[in-house]
Amino acid sequence: MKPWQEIQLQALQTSNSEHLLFQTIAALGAELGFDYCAYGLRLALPLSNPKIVKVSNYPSAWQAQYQAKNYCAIDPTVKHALRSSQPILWTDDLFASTAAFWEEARSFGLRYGWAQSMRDVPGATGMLTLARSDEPLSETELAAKVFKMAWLTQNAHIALSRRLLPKLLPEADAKLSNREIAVLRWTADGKTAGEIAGIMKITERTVNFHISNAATKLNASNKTAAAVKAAMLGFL
Amino acid sequence: MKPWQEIQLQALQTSNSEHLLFQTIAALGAELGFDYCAYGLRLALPLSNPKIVKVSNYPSAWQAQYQAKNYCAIDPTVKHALRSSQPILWTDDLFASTAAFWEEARSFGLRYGWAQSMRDVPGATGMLTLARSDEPLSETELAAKVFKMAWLTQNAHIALSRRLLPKLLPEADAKLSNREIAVLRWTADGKTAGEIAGIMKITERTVNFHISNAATKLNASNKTAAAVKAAMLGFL
DNA sequence: CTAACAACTGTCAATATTGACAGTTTATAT
DNA sequence: ATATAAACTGTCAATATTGACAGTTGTTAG
Repeated sequence: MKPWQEIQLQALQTSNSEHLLFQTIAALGAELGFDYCAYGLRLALPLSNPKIVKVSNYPSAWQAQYQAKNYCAIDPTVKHALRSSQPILWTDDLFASTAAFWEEARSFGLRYGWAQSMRDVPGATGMLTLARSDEPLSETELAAKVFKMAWLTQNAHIALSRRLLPKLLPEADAKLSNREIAVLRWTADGKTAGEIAGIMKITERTVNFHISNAATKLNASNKTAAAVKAAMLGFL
Repeated sequence: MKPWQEIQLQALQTSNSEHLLFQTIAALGAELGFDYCAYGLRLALPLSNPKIVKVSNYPSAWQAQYQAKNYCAIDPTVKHALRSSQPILWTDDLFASTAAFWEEARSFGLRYGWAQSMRDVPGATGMLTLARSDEPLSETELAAKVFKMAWLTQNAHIALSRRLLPKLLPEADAKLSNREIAVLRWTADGKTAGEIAGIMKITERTVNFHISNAATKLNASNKTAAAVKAAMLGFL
């Protein structure tokens, strides 16, 4: 199985075009016997309206439909992916409460599928789906392929999220100073500016100064939003 | 390779003793040619003093030493694991700035090793380490084993973190009401109580009421801490 | 039917925050 | 040497928060 050893490190690590990257991942998926491959990335921020990007080689009519009807909101695989990193199989059971959606997907040839999610920076969840029209996914086949599928999920996510994240959320590469980080850490744990002043042996004014600078860098409108963003992006 | 197919779903999914679970994982590690296996879980909360648990079959003298000298704080594999889910090999390069630590580890037989981390609930990072004394880890060996190692990392983390998390952070299974969640979401995005009142068409008083109830459930001393905790634990 | 709970509202005082004003000091890199 | 950035401090007024008082209303499960 040459491609698995070769394609691996080459394209995934170096390429910086999402499209090329996705091609590589889809090719590895195809190698595993899946015609279709999809990757979705959901950034938890902003919490009241999380951002989502999708890349797939699904039939474009289905992609459009999925987008138009906002199927993301009801797709049970997405729901599962957001709670658990455990892989999930497309079964009638899974789609029990969303029969119409399931029917429609099948009508586009998306019949047998598998998905797994993964997170890196807290708040970024990626889901890899592998699917095909023809043949059911047997237990035996799965047992033989789980390892490569796990590996592919990991690497697809690591590679794709790295490119997609800064585009979706520019604050993700803000540069916070040490003091800003320290002050935000205490803030996130619920300390008031006055308490932090005591802990860090500086004035309350300085604490507020750092908080305010950090909030500006993070494009946050106050303390709370700054603390949440910093925490979710892994700065603390 | 019978064990890989058999042990898999059985013990990992059902067992609820951490120790038994870890035995299983270590056995799978051994099967892959590694005498030593270690799993560490770090909960980001509280941010100013993150909680860490370790389980391993390392020589107990080394475990004690590692704990006593708080090597967690300087261990380069830990540092790497917290930033990236990419696997990492123990190389001289990696330990360049922590030579004494590296020497000491080697003196306990921990010579050749590999580690990978993974996150699930935002803010929980698990790291699986596989190591041995005897034989260097060649590129060829790695290439052949990456898939199973990726799978093992995932499953070790999913299984172990599920048991360890509620113990470390009881708030992780707090039950927030729908309104509490909605209000916290807006709060986390930086809205003031007054603004949220406008958005949700309730009084400012009610907004503060929900926030305060949520803060109590989350054992948070104010709005900010409540928003951060709720966000990090995936409630929003 | 009724207990329990989520959701909702009111007021008031003490504390905390934010934003806008205007600086000094110290370390680091060119 | 000197620019740059981080770290630090001061004051004041407008807003926001928290905490403690004391309730009503609607839904749901036993």
